[in-house]
Amino acid sequence: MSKETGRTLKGGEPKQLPIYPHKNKLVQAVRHNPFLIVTGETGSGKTTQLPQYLYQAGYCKDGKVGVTQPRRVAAITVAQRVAQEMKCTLGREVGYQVRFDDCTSQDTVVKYMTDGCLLREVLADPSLSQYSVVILDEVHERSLNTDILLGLLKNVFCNSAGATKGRSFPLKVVVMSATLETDKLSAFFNDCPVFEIPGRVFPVTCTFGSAVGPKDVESSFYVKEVVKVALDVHTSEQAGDILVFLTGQSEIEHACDLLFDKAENIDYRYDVLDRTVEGILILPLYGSMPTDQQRQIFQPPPPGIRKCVVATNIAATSLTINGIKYIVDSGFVKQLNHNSRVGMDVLEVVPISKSEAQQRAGRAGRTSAGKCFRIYTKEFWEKCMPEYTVPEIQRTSLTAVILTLKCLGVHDVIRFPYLDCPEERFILEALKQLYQFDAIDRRGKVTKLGELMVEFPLHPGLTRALLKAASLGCEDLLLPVAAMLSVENIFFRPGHPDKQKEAAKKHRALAATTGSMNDFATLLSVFNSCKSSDRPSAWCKENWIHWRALKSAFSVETQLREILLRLQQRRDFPVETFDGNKSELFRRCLCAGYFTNVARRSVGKVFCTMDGHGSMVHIHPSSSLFEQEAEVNWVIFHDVLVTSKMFIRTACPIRYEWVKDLLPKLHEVDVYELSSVARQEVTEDEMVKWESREAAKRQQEGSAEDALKKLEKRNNEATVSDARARYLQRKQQRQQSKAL
DNA sequence: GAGCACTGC
Repeated sequence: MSKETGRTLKGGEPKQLPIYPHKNKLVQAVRHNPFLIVTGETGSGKTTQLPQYLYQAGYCKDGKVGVTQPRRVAAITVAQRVAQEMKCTLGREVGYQVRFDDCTSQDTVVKYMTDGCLLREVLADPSLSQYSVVILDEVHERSLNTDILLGLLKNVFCNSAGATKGRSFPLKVVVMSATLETDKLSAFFNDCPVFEIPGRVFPVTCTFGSAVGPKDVESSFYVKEVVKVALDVHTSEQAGDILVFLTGQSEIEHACDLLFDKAENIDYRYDVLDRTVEGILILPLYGSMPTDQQRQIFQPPPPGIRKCVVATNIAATSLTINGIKYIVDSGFVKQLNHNSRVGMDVLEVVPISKSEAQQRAGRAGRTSAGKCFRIYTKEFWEKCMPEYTVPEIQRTSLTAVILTLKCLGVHDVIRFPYLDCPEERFILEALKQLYQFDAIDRRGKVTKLGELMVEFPLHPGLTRALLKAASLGCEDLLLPVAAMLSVENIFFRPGHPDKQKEAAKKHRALAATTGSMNDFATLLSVFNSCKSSDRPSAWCKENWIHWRALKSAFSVETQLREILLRLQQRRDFPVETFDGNKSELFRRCLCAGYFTNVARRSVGKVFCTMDGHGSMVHIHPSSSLFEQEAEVNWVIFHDVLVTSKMFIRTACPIRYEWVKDLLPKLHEVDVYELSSVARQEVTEDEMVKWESREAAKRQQEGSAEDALKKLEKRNNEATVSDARARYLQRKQQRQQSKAL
């Protein structure tokens, strides 16, 4: 790379990028429209060039040009690249901001950031008065934060009384996306113009398989199939690396084992078509893999060796591997879906969408023409795969997002301009939870507590527990726990069965040191033990803990502590006192945030949730409660995982008395009231009527415990969750196919 | 007696 000119950059000189001929027209389009949509595939140069064009056109005189990305690495690397092109020091005129890393200064006029960072900025300054242009990039990915920003930015213009005040000059909004659903985006922004830039990608030819049809959803079946196809590609195609898409760690390790076994028997003198290929290098790739192992993926293979990477969806957007010429697509992905019927999140394997399949195929055409082998049939494509992936906002718990909107003064959260509306019951469920946490009142207004809660980048329940602890002066118990629960899983699970046993043994020993069969206490103990250790990374290795995850828990804890310290300066920060032992204090704080996640022993080893859904759940075997559960009748838990059963993980025993007064709150809100609250149409009259109706209901139901018993009885008779039903259906299919 | 995709503040 030539330092004098800064021109010979990876990916081509700026003047040779497809966007360059459109420079003047683009700047004009921004000048004449409050909203503009710019589409173009990867490689058009829109992310790096447009902000520079706007800078040259004088858009940085009154304010900044802000560009959002859904991911941290993207924000950082693009900023580095643009700083280089503009020949300035990163952090001066061109900078970036992501969580834990603010590389901007007074001079920064072109700012790259994650969409979450911009959302936090909106919270502090709703009119975005520092910006002259806001560019939302990668909008087609439809991240939760991007979708919220879309609605907020639309509001800036449509509510003249709203956020436009406080601005001395108009804000420009540019939305950048791959060529998908651009009509919908344009319609959303009052039929604004769409600017199309041709991309610069190579053609990828796709073929369908003959084996995996609509009924072949069993993992071991499609794993075998991708292995077969990958070996076929290896022996019969020209040189070039292979990328295989599967859904998770265990599948990937299984596939790699199979590939390795079969590849050993290939005779490269006769069996391989392209004689320059003399071997295959098989590499797994998934998010929880140690970073140094991940790094191997990016190294070019030795001469004559073909690289075959077997990866999760992480290789679809987050990581780009050079030299990939062939894709083998299983057609499945593991996705976290929120099920509002049972009020919990479900991790399940589902078919990918057609647009996601095209995205996967595109990974073969980055440097030359490529081929994509889909193992599923055309019928599977047509019958099982939706056109587009359901956007995150429609399949995720909205509790935190709704609180954010409320704090931004968006009271009517149902009629907020969503590009795709979440189901009303998702919104109502979020409102109900916020009401239960005392974050909003019966009129839907944010409470003082809610204003404190929105400051924390955490799930509201966890924030509630943390604030309770802070008011009791024992935040040191909850800060580490909140941090540990908001980073990726810290317990390392190795691939080999022997090692798995060893790891499980160590993890059980860690739990035993607390002597309390409380999984939250185990997290606290791991955090503190590691932090006070002389060699923390060695300590992690020894105890089969993910050092990377724990390190990020350390930074999260620091950040949470800073936020808390700032809020405790406020005069109205709540203060309470408590007499009792430490273990009870700890668990009482947890109850304040997790009383929506209470379960009671029902029959034998089965527990029944007390959240109004009454789902039947099991203690996960990784929990310290698993073996001693006979002594325990009431528990609170952090989350539910639906696999072979509905499992609750990270749990601890509690006393009924601690939640007795909170539980009725779970049942006192009805949907009628909630939808009125959502629209803020509740009149005093309606409120009085509602109150008396509720009072009558309470009288009828008798004590809280009676009501719960009734609820439990009803649930024992009926409810089976959607996810459970799907699982049973799948199991049945599997048994049928085995019988045949 | 089971087994957890990927982001982000």
